[in-house]
Amino acid sequence: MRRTSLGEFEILVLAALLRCGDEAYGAAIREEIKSRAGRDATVGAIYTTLARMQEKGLVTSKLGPASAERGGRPKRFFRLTARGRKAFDASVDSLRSMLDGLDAVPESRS
Amino acid sequence: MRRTSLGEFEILVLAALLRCGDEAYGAAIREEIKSRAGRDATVGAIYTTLARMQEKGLVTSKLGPASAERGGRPKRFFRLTARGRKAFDASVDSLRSMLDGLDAVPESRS
DNA sequence: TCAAATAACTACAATGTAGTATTAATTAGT
DNA sequence: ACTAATTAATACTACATTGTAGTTATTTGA
Repeated sequence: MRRTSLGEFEILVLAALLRCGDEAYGAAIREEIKSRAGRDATVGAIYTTLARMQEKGLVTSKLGPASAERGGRPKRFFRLTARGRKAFDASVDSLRSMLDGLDAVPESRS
Repeated sequence: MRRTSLGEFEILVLAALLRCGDEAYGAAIREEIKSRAGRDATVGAIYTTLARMQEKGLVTSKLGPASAERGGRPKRFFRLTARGRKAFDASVDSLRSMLDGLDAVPESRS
């Protein structure tokens, strides 16, 4: 069966992916999540999520050029597929319409 | 360890709770999620999530008055606790800042 | 060959979901 | 009025998916 909605962390990772553009590899994504969402995810969590989303066809990846600057495995860059972007938009939309207007409510009622 | 962030469905349920106000019981929450987010969750999913959030102290509940209109068990009404509201706000905030501006991007960049 | 950067793998915990069972009330038949 | 049928709703159980940490492996420059 086709899973329809993304988990919260998946949404975060996908958003970070979009934000990072061409520089979307593990560490960059991690930093983006840290600085934007204030959430300190481990790299492991990110790679695992990315791998699963790749299996589902939501993202693709390719290895970057061999040599970076100073040691290290080549980076693997990720991008959303069309399906990934669609799924992302759909999830975000339903979250948005659910959330819409709610932060304007301090402690009314009761 | 204190779990910090809510799952996506938890966020949806909490938002529905806020929207329903005094009428926040199983079926109403379900409908709210359906009509707002367009997502057809089962009641089971909702109760389970609610029960877990209650264990974590994010919501409380109390049974409603015995007689409704036509048969049936008394409704159980749910509300967010202060902690629940805080957790909700925090999760929504980090989602918002992550998502901010992203839907404005149609298919720029390559 | 050592240290650094990064990716891949493994295992486990938490969350998401469906499906079934139970309970409490109302209605209706006798 | 008693009891069975019906209905609205909650509670429970089991399983699938997602979230996370931790460990290991690979690549490369010094």
